[in-house]
Amino acid sequence: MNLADFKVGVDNVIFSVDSQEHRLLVLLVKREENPFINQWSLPGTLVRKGESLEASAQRILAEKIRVNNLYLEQLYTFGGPHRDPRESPDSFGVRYLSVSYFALVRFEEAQLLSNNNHKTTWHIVQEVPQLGFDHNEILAYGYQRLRNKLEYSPIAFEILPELFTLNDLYQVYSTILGENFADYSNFRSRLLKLGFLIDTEKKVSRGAGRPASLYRFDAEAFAPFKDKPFVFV
Amino acid sequence: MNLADFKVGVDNVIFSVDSQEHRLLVLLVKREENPFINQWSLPGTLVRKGESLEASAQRILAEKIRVNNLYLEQLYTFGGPHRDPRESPDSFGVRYLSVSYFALVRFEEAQLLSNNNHKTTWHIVQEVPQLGFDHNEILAYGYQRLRNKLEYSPIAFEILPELFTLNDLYQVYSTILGENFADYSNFRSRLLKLGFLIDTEKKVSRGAGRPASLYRFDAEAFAPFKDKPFVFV
DNA sequence: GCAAAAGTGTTTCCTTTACACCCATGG
DNA sequence: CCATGGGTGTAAAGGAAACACTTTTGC
Repeated sequence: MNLADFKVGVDNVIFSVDSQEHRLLVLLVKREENPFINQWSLPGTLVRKGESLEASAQRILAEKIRVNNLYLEQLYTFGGPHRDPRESPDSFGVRYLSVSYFALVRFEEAQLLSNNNHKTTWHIVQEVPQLGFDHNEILAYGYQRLRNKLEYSPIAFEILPELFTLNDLYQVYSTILGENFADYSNFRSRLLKLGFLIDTEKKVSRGAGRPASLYRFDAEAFAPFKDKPFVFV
Repeated sequence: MNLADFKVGVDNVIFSVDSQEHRLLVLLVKREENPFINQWSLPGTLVRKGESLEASAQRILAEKIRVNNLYLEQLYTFGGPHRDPRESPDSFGVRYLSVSYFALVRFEEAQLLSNNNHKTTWHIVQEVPQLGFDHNEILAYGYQRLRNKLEYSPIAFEILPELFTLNDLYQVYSTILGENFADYSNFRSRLLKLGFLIDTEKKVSRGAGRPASLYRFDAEAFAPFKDKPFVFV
């Protein structure tokens, strides 16, 4: 039989938004073994016996950070021969295939675990260095997916607290999509008109200025918009 | 080491549009071996040594049909344990993982090969039977992707001839997306305004009625719209 | 009172949608 | 000449973009 034998790896592109600093972050680990020792790379692992792909992605995520809420979805599968230097040169030995996952986690609650010597840290997406393997490519793909998802899926609410102000929401959007999209005032009216944000009437004051209303995302009211194109811009 | 060992399969969701009959078709094969013998399934194969995933997808496609033009892209990777009955019950033997690809081919030129006893035939997408493995799920996913792609990518031109009428184009769109989208007149003006369809001034007459202009897709003029959201609706 | 942040409203412009209508050809 | 399909134009409605203005708080 001339079928290829594979080990399957899972690589996670884990994003988070630091609203205070207005920065989009991605989690990287410094490799402690070959190949690419001492280079930054996406947190990844090889799939174990009896473990599903997604369970594997969850496991590596749980090893690096402790989170209460996250959004996780499969990205892409990279699997040509020669993509991993551990393969034998003629690729007639074991092949390494990578299924990448894309995650979005709450920054405030994401505690970095086992962070001895800063081997696992957040990096500003626009300033990531050269990564091991083909991870720069995977990251670029994930970044693109993140921006698309944000526009037509309610993933922002996955990383916002239960109650949030409209400015909190705006910060998430403008941090990820960049400054060149709708201004705050138009963003407000569009979202409120859609009707899936519930004003709880509770007010919160943050320093000077008028106190803001706290809103809640109503998943049921959002249902009609599922799969519909471009809810926000 | 408790890492899982994988064989990697590739399953193709191959779509085609029969404009005459106004039907969207998907290519299915009748399985001639176990598991799921005599059931319909997506054409698939296992990846060979030294073969990339995409090359594997191309190979199975070339075995079933001969085409001159096609669009091919990766869909999704299904890889939980227990998805393939060939796996040992406790999944501690070899695992089977499926990377699915999605293709769109020209109907007129797609000659079905090795079609002894109609083991490989086109099926109307809305009427596919129960398939082997998790292939109904993969097909549903591919169908969704096809509709999305059509709205913001120029994949329709991949399966149209070099020169086509605006009605030919409209037929592709309405066949795939269903009847409930823009009428022909508005479809015309929107696309022409975008400026990447070149009127060759050549006319073609098909029975009664005014002869139609033949148009050409200008890839360079389309470039600015790449990745931009919703060019058509 | 004044700066700062939240929230509302208005004006302009552009796109979408639903049609009506004209044009060129075969039979 | 009329049915058939190709092609153009337009009026009404709706949404996006820019920005001015009001409200409510801290200091």
